[in-house]
Amino acid sequence: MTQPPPIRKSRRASGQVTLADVAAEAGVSPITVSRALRGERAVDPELVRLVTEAADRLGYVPDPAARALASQRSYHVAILIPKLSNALFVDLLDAAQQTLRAAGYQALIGVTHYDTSQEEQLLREHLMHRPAGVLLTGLRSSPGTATLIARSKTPCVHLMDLPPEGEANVQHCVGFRQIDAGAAITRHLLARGRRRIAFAGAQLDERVMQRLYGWRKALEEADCYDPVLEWLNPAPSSLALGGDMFQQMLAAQPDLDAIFFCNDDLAQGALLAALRCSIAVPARVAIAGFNDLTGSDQMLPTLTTIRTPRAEIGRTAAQRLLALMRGETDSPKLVDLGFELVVREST
Amino acid sequence: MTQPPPIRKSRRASGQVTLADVAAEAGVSPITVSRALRGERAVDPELVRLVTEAADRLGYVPDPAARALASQRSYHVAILIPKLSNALFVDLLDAAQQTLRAAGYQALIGVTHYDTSQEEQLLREHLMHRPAGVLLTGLRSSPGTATLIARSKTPCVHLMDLPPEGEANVQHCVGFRQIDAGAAITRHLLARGRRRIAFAGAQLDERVMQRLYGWRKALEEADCYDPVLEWLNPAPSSLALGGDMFQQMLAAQPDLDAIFFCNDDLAQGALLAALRCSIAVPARVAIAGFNDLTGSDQMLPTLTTIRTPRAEIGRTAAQRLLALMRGETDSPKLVDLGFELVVREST
DNA sequence: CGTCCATGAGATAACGCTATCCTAAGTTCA
DNA sequence: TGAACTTAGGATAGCGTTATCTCATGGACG
Repeated sequence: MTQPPPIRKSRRASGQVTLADVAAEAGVSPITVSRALRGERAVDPELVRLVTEAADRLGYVPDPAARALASQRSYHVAILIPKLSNALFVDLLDAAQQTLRAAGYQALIGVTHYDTSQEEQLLREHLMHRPAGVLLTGLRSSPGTATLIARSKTPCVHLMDLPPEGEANVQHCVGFRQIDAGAAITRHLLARGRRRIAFAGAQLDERVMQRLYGWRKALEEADCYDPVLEWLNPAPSSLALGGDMFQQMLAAQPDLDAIFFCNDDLAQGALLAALRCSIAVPARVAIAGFNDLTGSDQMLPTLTTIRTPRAEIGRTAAQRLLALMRGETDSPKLVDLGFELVVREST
Repeated sequence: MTQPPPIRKSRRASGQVTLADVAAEAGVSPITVSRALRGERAVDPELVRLVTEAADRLGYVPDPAARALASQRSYHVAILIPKLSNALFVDLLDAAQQTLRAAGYQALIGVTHYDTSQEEQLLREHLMHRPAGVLLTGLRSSPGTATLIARSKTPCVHLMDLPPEGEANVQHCVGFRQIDAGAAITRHLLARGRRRIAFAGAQLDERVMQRLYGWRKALEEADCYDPVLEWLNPAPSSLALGGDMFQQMLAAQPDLDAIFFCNDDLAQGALLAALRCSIAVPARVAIAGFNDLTGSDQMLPTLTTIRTPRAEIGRTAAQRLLALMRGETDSPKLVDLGFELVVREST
């Protein structure tokens, strides 16, 4: 009447080769295959050989979904960055992604558009996938974000900035002190004899604000601080905006002799505007940028800037996170990768 | 002797709220919850209300791993692009990612570095996660890639280019004809009275080659084609390379009166080099780019280029893929989103 | 020489969800 | 009016792994 059962439980209809298939091929139990392949617990080396050979022969690949379900852990890492249109974050993402991939982890990217509520929403979505870890851009996310991370107990590393020196800190951070970098380039302008040094900031995220504080600090120390030299514009950073700000600033404060733009794209826009209006740089006004983005070494004049180790930050943060996910908690929480002042023709 | 069983199967040790919890809360069976929440099959609207309310109250979120395992399908989409350092692909990725996310899908990115063997390897890795769909940049991937896709039966949409007009085609593509765009900008230069129009290409991926063919075609039609005007450099495209190529080309072919650079970054580099060397653009030589990248409208002179609808391509391709994943196969396989010639000062 | 413990393998039961089959009640139509 | 079909819900059985417990085996040691 009824069909006799098949002799051997063979490949599923899905065409997928399962652990059970490998087990049958190697003549051991499925759980032994699982252990042999993961190198977990002690398995007879001879059996390990048998199993790996059988797995190779059958072309076995573990099913990540089944693995995640059974073990209650995943091989995903969420990376949250503010924007993809800023090369800075793309470099960060690229480096982190590569490092994670090499370790067998898949990066899931989330774009927050500089919006803390979107960041929170994204984080919530990502956390429900139970990622093995999270990389967050910046330190000063919303309290909600911090709570989510803490409650989920997911390992997390923050990118790009470090908390103030003295601060009792619980977060893992890889970056450099934005405030020091802002001060450093301002001091360079002071050393060049400039005294009316303006600050031009756009986007106004936490990193830009830190650079602003650095600029303030350096000018106050030199007794050159003047609040009218502070230009802040919440619009997204761009070449066009840089050009506009440059012209407005010169018109409003004709005596300024240097401008520190919070990002290279603004500074590049300013250099192009200067060319267009035949304003001599650095003779009439010195211009400095930040991040050493593509093209800053090609401008006319070439742009003085701060080179930020973004690829290195992405890589290091990923390595840090991998260590945390392995349960290593001994390493220092803060990694300062520094920055480099790159002096070129524009100052 | 033995402990009595707990009255009600409550939250797991994991702290996770499961379907069973929602079912108990709503007073229905788990499968009904599953169906009500997915809007699958017919469920009494009253019950749906009960269930969604219970789910909200408990803060239920479905477990993607369990879902993937049980249904043998995932909510992942793999997006393979050549490089993150090219703004073109980032725009593509950004748009596609957003569209997919809005539909409840997670984008997994893969970076091929313009290497077909890496592409194949990446695709293999991604396919074993059983993605719901795949977005591939370009049409002419390796035979291995095509086979992998075909065998896995995963829906796939190709981005950026379209196959030649007559070609019997089986792939889904969203883009525009690179060859026509290359011809269009060349014809614009011809219309401006230029006759010695050079082509400068870097990276030399399939899209650049198509633009080259378009350039050739337009020049042959005008009887102006000369192979010595063809400059190809396999190095990655960059501002610096554009400047170098510009100077070499002018030195080697002093009579050339226009250059079509295959990408805006090369053209921008050329414009900056021209400024540096005081070569008048467009008086001495006209310069055209491709893609209308950031900054092309800010250069001095502003750059004539082809505006490519990359965000729209990313969005449309994602929508197309979503339709394919829903099983809709009626829509046309090719979507031509066109391009726009943007004439500015450099020509 | 039995007890204790370490070692390595397997059996069993989840993990949280959905596919599939089944049933009961209502609906249609000859 | 009853056979055939539809509709809405539930029971059951996995999906492919891994966690956990169990069970031999054998060596160390009092």
